[in-house]
Amino acid sequence: MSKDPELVNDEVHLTTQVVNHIRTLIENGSLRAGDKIPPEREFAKDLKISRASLRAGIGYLAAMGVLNVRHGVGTFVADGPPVVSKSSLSLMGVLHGFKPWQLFEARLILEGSLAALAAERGKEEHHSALAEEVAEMYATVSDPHEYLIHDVRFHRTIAEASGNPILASLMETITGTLYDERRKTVERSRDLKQSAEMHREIYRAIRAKKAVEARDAMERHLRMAETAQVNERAMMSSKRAQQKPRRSKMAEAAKA
Amino acid sequence: MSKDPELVNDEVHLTTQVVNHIRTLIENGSLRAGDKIPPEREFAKDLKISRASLRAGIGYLAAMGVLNVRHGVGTFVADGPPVVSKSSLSLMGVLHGFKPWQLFEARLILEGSLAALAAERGKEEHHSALAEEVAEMYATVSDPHEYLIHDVRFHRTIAEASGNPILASLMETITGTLYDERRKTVERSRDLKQSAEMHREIYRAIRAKKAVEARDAMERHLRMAETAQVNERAMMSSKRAQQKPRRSKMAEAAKA
DNA sequence: GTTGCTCAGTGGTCTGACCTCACACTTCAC
DNA sequence: GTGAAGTGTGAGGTCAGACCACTGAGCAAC
Repeated sequence: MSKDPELVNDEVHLTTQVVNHIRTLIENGSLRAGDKIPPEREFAKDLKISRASLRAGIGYLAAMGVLNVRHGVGTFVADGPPVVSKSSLSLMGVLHGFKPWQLFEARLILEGSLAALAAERGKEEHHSALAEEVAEMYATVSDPHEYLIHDVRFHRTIAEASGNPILASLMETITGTLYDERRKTVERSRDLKQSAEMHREIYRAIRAKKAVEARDAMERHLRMAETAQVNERAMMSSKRAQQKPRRSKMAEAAKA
Repeated sequence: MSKDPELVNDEVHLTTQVVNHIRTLIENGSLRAGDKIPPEREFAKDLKISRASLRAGIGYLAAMGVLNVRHGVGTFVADGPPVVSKSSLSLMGVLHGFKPWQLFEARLILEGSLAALAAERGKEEHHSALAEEVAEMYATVSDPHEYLIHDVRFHRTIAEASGNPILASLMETITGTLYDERRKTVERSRDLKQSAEMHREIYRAIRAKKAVEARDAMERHLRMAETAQVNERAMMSSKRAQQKPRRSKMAEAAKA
């Protein structure tokens, strides 16, 4: 009990101060989603700090997904669906040895609950949006790439309909990790017809406000999706040879 | 077809290169949890980039919670329980207007599932660890601060027993957001006896490998905890006057 | 043995220059 | 007129080197 310097975590780093400053600007409404923040040079001058320190703070917020930096254009407050740092999970994954099945299990639990909540709270607008996406899925069963887009939108709409943006954002984090890989293997997808069928079941359960059924349907769908993706991955890895060489400024970095 | 650089999202930013480089070092085992990375000056020289750029990459990874930077000491690969960027959620919160009840709902769903999984998969070691914490809780019902420590450890042990570190990390993210506030209001806690009682029920259900009961007990517990915390918060806000003045380098920043 | 100082190592900040990119505007050929 | 090529401007990205601030350990005085 001799030391307890954690209680008063005063803003020691300038980085932290920048973060909190911008956070405050967002809290009091000075900055809203989509807004552009001042140019770095100017902003740094206003804040009476160096551009380097400001950039550290911006970098932090960008890593968190709160800011969106576009080279040559400007830095913007993130809009769109809330995502808790997209690549965060994959980084954590390599560090703690996450297994793919754990990813799927997490998704199963989250989306299952999301579907149940959506069934309880979904409004008309959500129902029609879901119906729209289901229709699009049926219409694109022969175009895997296009299908995937509507697939993602369907799930995202359910997340929105759940009325809990926090859970939605967690789901976005999980699925985002799976998405990159999926985009590469989607070419080999089959049974999209069956997939569309299952989405329709989910939709019907949600529209009927039957939470339990919605959860069950979602879980059935995801279990099948898992199997499918594992198969796709297996097919992929059986023929991979060329690795496009990339000339990176630090290509020959030592192996420590 | 003059340009097609989109397919291979080459590492355009040096920051990204640094991140991927370190990521690779972790993947191939050159760096493990707890390890210290080379000093910035040296590392930057090895990578043939400026220290500023290296720092940008390190900053990103630190924001992600993958690296742990300690002024005057060094930069280390994070160990301890996996956490997806602690402050991320609170940042997202102010941006998208997260409500407290949504936080509790997310926690309810996550921890409920976690408890169910723990009941299915928990090993002897977890059972004994849980028993230990429950005993400590009973022993510290009159010391809120100490009690809170064991409370947190109890939930963390369940998360570990669930066998799914991804879900555990999501839970850690959620509870971490609630924790800061809790630490301030915990003084006013009461009914710790009852709380300990509920933890014991959860423990018994997990030990008996009864998933459904474990989930129910956990949900009951969290619902009560929510009510309690809301009350504590109400008592808190009724008397707050002094706001420790903080001399910040950018204290007088304009309100834009 | 304890206390206090110094010092080396390491991250934190600053400065100001230059590079690269995206976009809008201008110019010119057709 | 209209489209394409060139150019200017403003924004973020990188660099170099200096100096500041913190930590921990070793040394010295007590």
